[in-house]
Amino acid sequence: MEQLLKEKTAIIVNKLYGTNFTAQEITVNQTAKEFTGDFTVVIFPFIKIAKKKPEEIGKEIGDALQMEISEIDSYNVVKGFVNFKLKNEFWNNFLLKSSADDNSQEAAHFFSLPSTHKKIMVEYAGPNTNKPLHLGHIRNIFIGYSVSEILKAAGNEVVKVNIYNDRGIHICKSMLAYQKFGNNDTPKSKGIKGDHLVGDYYVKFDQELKIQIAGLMLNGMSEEDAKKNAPLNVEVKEMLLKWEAGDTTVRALWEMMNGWVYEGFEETYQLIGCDFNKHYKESDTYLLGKNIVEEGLSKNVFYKRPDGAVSIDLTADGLDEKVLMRSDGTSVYITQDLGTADLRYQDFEPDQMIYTVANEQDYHFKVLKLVTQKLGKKYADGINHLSYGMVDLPTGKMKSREGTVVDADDLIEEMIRTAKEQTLELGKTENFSAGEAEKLYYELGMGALKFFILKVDPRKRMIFNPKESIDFHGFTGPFIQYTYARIQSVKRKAGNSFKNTTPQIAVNESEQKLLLQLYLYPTIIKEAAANLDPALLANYIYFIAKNFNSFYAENSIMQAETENIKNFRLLLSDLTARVLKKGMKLLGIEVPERM
RNA sequence: GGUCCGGUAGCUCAGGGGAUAGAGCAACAGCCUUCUAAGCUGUGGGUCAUUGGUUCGAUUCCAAUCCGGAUCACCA
Repeated sequence: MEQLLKEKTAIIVNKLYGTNFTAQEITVNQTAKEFTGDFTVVIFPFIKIAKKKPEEIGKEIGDALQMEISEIDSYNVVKGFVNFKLKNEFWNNFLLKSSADDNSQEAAHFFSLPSTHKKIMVEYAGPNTNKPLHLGHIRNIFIGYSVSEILKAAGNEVVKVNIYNDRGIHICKSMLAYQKFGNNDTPKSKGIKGDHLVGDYYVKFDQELKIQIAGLMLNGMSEEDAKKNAPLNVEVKEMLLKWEAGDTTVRALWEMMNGWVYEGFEETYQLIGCDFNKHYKESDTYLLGKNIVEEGLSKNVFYKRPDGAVSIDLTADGLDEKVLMRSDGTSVYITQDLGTADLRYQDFEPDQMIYTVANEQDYHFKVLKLVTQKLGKKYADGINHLSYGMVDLPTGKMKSREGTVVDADDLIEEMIRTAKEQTLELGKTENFSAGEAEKLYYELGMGALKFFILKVDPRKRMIFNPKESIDFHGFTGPFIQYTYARIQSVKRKAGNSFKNTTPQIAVNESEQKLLLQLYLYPTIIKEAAANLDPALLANYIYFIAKNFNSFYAENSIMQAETENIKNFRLLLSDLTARVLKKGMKLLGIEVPERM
């Protein structure tokens, strides 16, 4: 309807005033709440050309549009705004159509958009295999998963992939510390998750190293020399060389410890409720980039420095020179990503590759895209960095060495525990079975956490206060879950047998507001997909729930004045519930039938 | 220093050329013999960092300045 208003307005204005507006240049808003109407056409831009008063122009356009669009009931002009009210018939029809079965064509069209025939790959998570997941990964995973689901709902085929940073000096650190201090402990023998066990040794390495460095400095060595000569640093470099040479003992240790980590990660993924079509590992792909280095050299896009390192000059593009292969012939980070991108394109041939990676790597992805473009790669233009802001604590940035990292498993456990406490306090689960209750606490805890993080624009950095950030009231996941459960309760009381046909009835203000909001669902999905922004959807869902609760407080559904109105309200409530459920699902949040 | 991102209520965040700038939390005042009060209604709270510019109209766009962050490795 907004599009229709734009198109018709452009035609009318052009005919009336001899202008040349396109539909895109016409502004159509939702009517502000203090005025009567559903949609508003802004006519300020025409004043100058038409050389008439806004009121006159408004009347001319209003009359003409009313002739053109049969759904328009009435309009009013306030200053430079023409507010259009649509006919009850239009809203009734909308409600009926979208209330059809999920399988029906109309409902399917409403809840998921037509296919774009595009395949989009989304990379997210991307953890290192030397420590457990933390709050930063949580934001990454929530965003990556939700963006994937939104893209699907917007008609795209989506491939979710993960990348494991599973090799390198940092991985060797936890391995070496384990070898030295591990006493053959296993996750089983210690009774902790594998990723946590490995993470403990990563910390242990750093602690022991500090002691060694301090000792050497006490003996008069400079800090720089002490770092270089500390036995642990020397040994860890040796270990990396052994790993690269395929040393069987080192590889076996690596396999074992990474295996523990993967098991631990899987457990966390399940808890979070995310999934992947494929996991890539850097140990499999870090050598692939070398072919690309060759290719770049032969195309004269790269050049060899006197010392043998391969480099590309990006100064003309406002960046710097970038080394792509070390003088000793080994790859750097960017080289691996070049190789991985190539491999992924061979695997899936996606039209777009979206990388969910924090904004501290903006520069890296600029380089990646530029280099692939200069190489003339087919997939180059489809490379898209979904650059999200870092999560800060009230005390500032999270730092693993200072122990200020919020662990993902701990945080989730804490969330569920809090959800349980609050629910018990309200006595909401008195007639729940134990299993049902546990499921509810989980859904509420995760819902609160996910919603808290996803309601913020991904691009912005956000502050997370573990003690205060999580609430179950107001603009939160549980508020929406509660609204959904309320509706389900009413539907149960109505016997779930309300009729899917309803006579034309006049809608009151709160019903009207809700209908208009619901009507916008497909538009919001489209926008969220285009902007890769779950926050748009989260905000939208919140307003739906808020509007419903106002409606619910002002009107009785079961005791409505007539059967027709009761039926209408049940349909309206049901559609609200379905929008809430589908929308929340796209954020990765489940909604309970009772709470 | 170069480049990029941000600065909106006490706090956490929406709004990104249009009407009197919005939510939640916190504070205060009301609403449960009636469909779930994790709810609803209301009150107070703002120099939209600053200064210029573009425009019929700027919190929104542009420039400069100030403040905060990121980045500019033969680290990942």
